[in-house]
Amino acid sequence: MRFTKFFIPTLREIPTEAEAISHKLLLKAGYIRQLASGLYIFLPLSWRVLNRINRILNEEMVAINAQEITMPILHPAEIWQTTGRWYEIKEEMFRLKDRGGRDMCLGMTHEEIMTWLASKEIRSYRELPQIWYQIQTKLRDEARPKSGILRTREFIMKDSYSFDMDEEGLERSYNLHANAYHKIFTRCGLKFFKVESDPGMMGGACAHEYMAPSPAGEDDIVICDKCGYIANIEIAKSIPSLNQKLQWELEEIFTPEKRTVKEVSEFLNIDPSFFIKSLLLISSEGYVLALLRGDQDLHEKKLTKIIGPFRIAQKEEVLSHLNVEAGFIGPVGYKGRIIADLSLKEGVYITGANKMHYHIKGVRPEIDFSAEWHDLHIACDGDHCPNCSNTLRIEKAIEIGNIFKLGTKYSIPLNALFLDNKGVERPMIMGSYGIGPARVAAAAVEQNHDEDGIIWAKAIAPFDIEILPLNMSDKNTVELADALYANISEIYNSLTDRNLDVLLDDRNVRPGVKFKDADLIGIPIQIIIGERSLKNNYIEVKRRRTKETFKIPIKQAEAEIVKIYYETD
RNA sequence: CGGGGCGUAGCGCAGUCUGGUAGCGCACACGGUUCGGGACCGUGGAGUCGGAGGUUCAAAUCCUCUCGCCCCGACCA
Repeated sequence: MRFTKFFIPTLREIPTEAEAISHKLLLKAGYIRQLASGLYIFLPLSWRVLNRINRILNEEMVAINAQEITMPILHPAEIWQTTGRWYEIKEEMFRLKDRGGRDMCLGMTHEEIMTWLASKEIRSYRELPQIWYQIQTKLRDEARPKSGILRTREFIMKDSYSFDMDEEGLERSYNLHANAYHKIFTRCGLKFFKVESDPGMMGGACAHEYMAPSPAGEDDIVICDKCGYIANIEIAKSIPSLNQKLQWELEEIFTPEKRTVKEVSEFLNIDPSFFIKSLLLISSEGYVLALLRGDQDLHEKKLTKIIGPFRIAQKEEVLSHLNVEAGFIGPVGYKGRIIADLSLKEGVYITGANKMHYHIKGVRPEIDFSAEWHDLHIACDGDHCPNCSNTLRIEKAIEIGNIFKLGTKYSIPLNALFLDNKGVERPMIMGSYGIGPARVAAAAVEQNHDEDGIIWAKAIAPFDIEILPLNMSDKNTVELADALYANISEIYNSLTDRNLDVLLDDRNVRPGVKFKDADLIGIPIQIIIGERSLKNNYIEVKRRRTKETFKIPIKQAEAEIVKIYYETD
């Protein structure tokens, strides 16, 4: 491809709205443009990247016997009503009516539609298992689109769905996907973790996410470097570091106007970890007192799983229910349901005395009060691993893929049934598996860039090699550039089953502009043809990532270039 | 949805407080000199100052409403 025939609108200055590195670089290097909040145009360069990613997706899906199909984006409401998601999902679903007044929606995902198809077409266990996938646009009216193409309202997703006759089959399909995903992300040159995740509204028992560590990520993952425990903070377990056991006697202490853990802790000069934080909550079944160690925070999702939806009581509600202000409440003497974090089970603590301006010191859990014990806290840096008790660390990450065991969540309501080998009608056991190619691309940029621009992995770069003829008015330069361009483009790239894609920067611009743009765009190999080196019968080959340059005699140019290309990481 | 910020030429910004003929840099077009890390000189084109209403002799500037975009949080199948 010749640069002058290809639309690459690089910018000298970055629009202010860009914050994330991938957003800035993709804008600056001429890969994307924003149409509106959460809506992006993929320009020729980024479309090439996405196509390369999609090609990898296709190859690895086919390798596990998945079959590509394509589904409508516009869906009738009825199917979503059947599974209930029409009602469960709120503003995040784009809804509309057709001219006949029928309710429709734009697909946020395709469990319903895929299951509908299976229910219509599959009758017998002999037709199972099936894995169907598509690379298809999804639409979600995100509350807050952000970070360029990391979180958008319209995005392409590779989504696959497995249909099996039993749990064993699901296990197989799930593992096939896990293996395929491992290969896909590795081929795309990403650093990533497979983490345990919250199945959430997808239902089902088991789910994992593929997480690419990056400061731009929206998720926090908890990592144990020793035993390999990795989980999304949404579900991560952790053991907080233990306090030394103090020999306090039970006593009331005067703490005038000291309400928060921080205030009391500073007032008494005692570390917050020796406090019990008491939160009065209101669930559908009434008041609940939740207890956490003073240095920890409540994990609302964990608690929701135990007591259902709840909210934190307002100041006035605390006062009327307990006759004491929120800052002085505690479990001792509390009559009602108490749920406490496991880390409080041992030790001696200070907590509210249920009496204005007093706290109580020397409280021993299980002796001075009883509670239901659960994991309620948010794991934090420095906590210990639930498996091996090594120290945990927390890292930000981009969710680039996920795999879910769905079970019968969709097959039962949508009647996706089959007859087994005994003639018994049973629901199909399903799984669903997603990858966001644009997120893969963005994560790749987040993880691979320097101060000059993007550094693409070879497998997903928009081009393999860029030729930079520095002086387009020099006949020798142009002739050599044209010859190399023609010949290298014909060379077969056995790694990815295609010819090498070469970009020839044939613009009549100053060398500095070509160098800057080449580094910005991030093609793995640059071939620099300058008059200076031409006089001495060599050209230069430069690796984008390391900036190493090689002087190559013109006579052996093609062979050497290809060799360097293959030897580049 | 709560909090914060910003909308002035394609991009980056000044001008707004204190109302008085809309500016700068880059980019773009033309001419010339340049040509190994975003050149220089000259000339030129380009703006409903996000939109609507109001105050005023006069509004980018003051007031009211509204739309859009970004960031933090909530949410995220």
